[in-house]
Amino acid sequence: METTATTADTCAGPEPAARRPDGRDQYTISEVVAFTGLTAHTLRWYERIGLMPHIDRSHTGQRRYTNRDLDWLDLVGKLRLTGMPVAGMVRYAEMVREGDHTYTDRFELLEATRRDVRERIAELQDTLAVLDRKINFYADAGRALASERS
Amino acid sequence: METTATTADTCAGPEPAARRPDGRDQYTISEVVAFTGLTAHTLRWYERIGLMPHIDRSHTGQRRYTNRDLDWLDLVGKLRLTGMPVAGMVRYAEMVREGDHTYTDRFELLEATRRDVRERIAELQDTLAVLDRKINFYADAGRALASERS
DNA sequence: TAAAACCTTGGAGTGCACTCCAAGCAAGCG
DNA sequence: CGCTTGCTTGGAGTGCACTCCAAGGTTTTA
Repeated sequence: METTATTADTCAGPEPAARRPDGRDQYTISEVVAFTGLTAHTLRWYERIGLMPHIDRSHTGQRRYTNRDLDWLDLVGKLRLTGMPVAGMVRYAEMVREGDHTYTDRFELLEATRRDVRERIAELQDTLAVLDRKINFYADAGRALASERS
Repeated sequence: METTATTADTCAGPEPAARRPDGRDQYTISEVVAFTGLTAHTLRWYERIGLMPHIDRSHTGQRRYTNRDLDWLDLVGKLRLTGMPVAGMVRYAEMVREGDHTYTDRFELLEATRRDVRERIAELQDTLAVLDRKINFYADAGRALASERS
């Protein structure tokens, strides 16, 4: 059976399965699934679309991820929840592969992303204010109904 | 030609097209497009899926939106950018239509949404920190390259 | 050594939120 | 009155980000 994302990680299992030290950092795809919460499908898909660096293989062709790959996936995860489209992350990954001459471009992409994130936080705080007002309204209405009944 | 969303609203046009006072608040679909930034397609689609209250019609069957409808669309817009799925908003809309006995359910839905928003803000602030660190790294690298060249 | 669990591939399928289309009425202007 | 622009409908199409499948090879556990 293909390993699917165990999202409902009820109450901290036995161990968070710690990373191994650099040098002996060879993780199977299902270990990476456990680390990242992504599915194996998604990890393979990320590779197909060029979002991952080259991933090592065992002598029989199975993927062996490193700590560096895990770090990259952490960054991808963060960028993903900023709403950055996958295509943008692929562009960044390509620039990383292309080498040092892309430094300024990468810098600019990251700064643009930072601006977006700041903006999104502001929007959400705005929404939070609206929500608070509405929730207070409902709380008042609830109290009014309660006192009416008493 | 069907009116499409004028997203690139270059530098504040002539007037933000103010709302009319209650009583003479009858907006055509294209006016609502101008107010909300949604497309006419999307407004009609919202109606089909039950996300809107009943919308008045002119004697020939064209939609006539009110200030109240505009307020509702504002709320929908806010909820939309919290990442709330449309289905959740439809559920909320249904509860509003069902009347007063859904007050507590609505209250709970709003509170759950508020929790989500708070969480999302926290995640984004986390991401912002990562971004700041990376941006500083690139800035330092840039400076190093510059001084190397000098 | 045999069963069970895990990993491989390309390509097809899914769910969401729109997005567009064609054909035909409706409205405002000279 | 005719012309242009706007609004109507149901249903089909799009783009994104996965998500799953079948068939078969690999690794681990008993």
